[in-house]
Amino acid sequence: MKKVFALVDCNNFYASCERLFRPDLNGKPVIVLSNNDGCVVARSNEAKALGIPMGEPLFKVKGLVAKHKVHVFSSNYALYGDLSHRVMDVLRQMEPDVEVYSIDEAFISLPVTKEWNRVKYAAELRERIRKQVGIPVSIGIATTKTLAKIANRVAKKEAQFNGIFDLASNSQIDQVLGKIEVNDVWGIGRRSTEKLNNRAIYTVLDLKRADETWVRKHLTVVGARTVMELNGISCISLENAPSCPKSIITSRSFGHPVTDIDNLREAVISYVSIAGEKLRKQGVEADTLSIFITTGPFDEQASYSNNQTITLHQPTSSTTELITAALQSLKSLYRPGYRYRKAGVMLTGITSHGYRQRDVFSFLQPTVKEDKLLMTALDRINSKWGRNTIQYGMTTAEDKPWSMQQRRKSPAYTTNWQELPVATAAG
DNA sequence: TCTGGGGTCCTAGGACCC
DNA sequence: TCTGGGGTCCTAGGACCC
Repeated sequence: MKKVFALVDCNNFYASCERLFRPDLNGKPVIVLSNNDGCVVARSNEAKALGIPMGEPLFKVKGLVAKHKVHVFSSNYALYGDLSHRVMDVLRQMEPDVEVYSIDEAFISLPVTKEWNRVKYAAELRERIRKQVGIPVSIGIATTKTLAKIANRVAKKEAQFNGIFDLASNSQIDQVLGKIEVNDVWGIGRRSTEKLNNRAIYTVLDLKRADETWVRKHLTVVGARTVMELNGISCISLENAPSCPKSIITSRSFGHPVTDIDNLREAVISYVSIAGEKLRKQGVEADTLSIFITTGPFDEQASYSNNQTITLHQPTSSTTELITAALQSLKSLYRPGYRYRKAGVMLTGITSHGYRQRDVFSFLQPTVKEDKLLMTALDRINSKWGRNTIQYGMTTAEDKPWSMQQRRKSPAYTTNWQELPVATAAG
């Protein structure tokens, strides 16, 4: 049977998550901040209406926040991740083919039936998610993923459609596309918009009708594919099988600048530990590790950034091995006299466990086996009692300069027994 | 005082080989 | 006096996404 795509996208996801446990905030402006309480990464509709831009540094909207009593939250990824899983589970209960595209979006494929049935079905999906999880979603339906993205945008913006918009059998499709700016197309960013505008291509409809050779030349095959998708030719298929990641990155800006190598070392150890945990969680190993340290882009002081890539002897998922390599690297990267603001680690050369042929002697080394047991125990304890219950070589000092600033964090309502919401009887 | 983090894909250009 | 061409692999950087 022929299928169409539907894109299910949670509305203002992080803000909606925060509100779920604070019904008193319904109808009020809410924003959620990036790590270190730096930038605005999510806004409720009321906050959008106040003109708070996406990605704006908090200090630039302090005035608006104070004036309109905007409720501000630090990001709480444990909460958002858990609610995301719940949304995806509801989708999987109803549909076999679900591609989780990001924390707040999923593509699904629906059989082609009469349009009325599709919209009715989508409405039921939406209602189930609202009832079972409590998060509002919008659903866009179309014959390609790129068009489904556009349909979703219409569903979200135009209240009369009740969160669902179907472009799949819409005879007015060109009229819809003619009203949307080309920079709103999935895959068309700032640079491409500039090029397109210079060629008098302003709307999605203009792009749909653009000359293919020109697009191929100036926007590469990626752009050419987008144009085909706008013309209803599906080039991007549904990826519903989880695949091996190509890279795993853990990096953080520091809460305060760091100048000494001891604090840098602790930060790197902590990031490598997280990266190692991610490897083991997905059952994969990495054979290459890169680390970087850098001063900030907004700092007046002298800037310095450097990175180093190390090829490991064996693919590994052992935090012990990764830390050994990373610390060696850090020693050669570090230069005294700078105010460091960020560090990170990247793991590449990732293969699923046991895929790569191992060094014949590795099995004879007692450390490999012992390390495996150690990692298993470590992960089990940290998953039960919270991520930093057992850590590598860390001082127990309070307020380390590199640790994240999160002054307005909501409780981990759904993932931590200590922070469960309490229901009290009225009166 | 205060500016996030984690990914993917594509291309150009250099190194290297025959 | 003469100084090719083609293929592959790797990496850095650009662009984009959420």
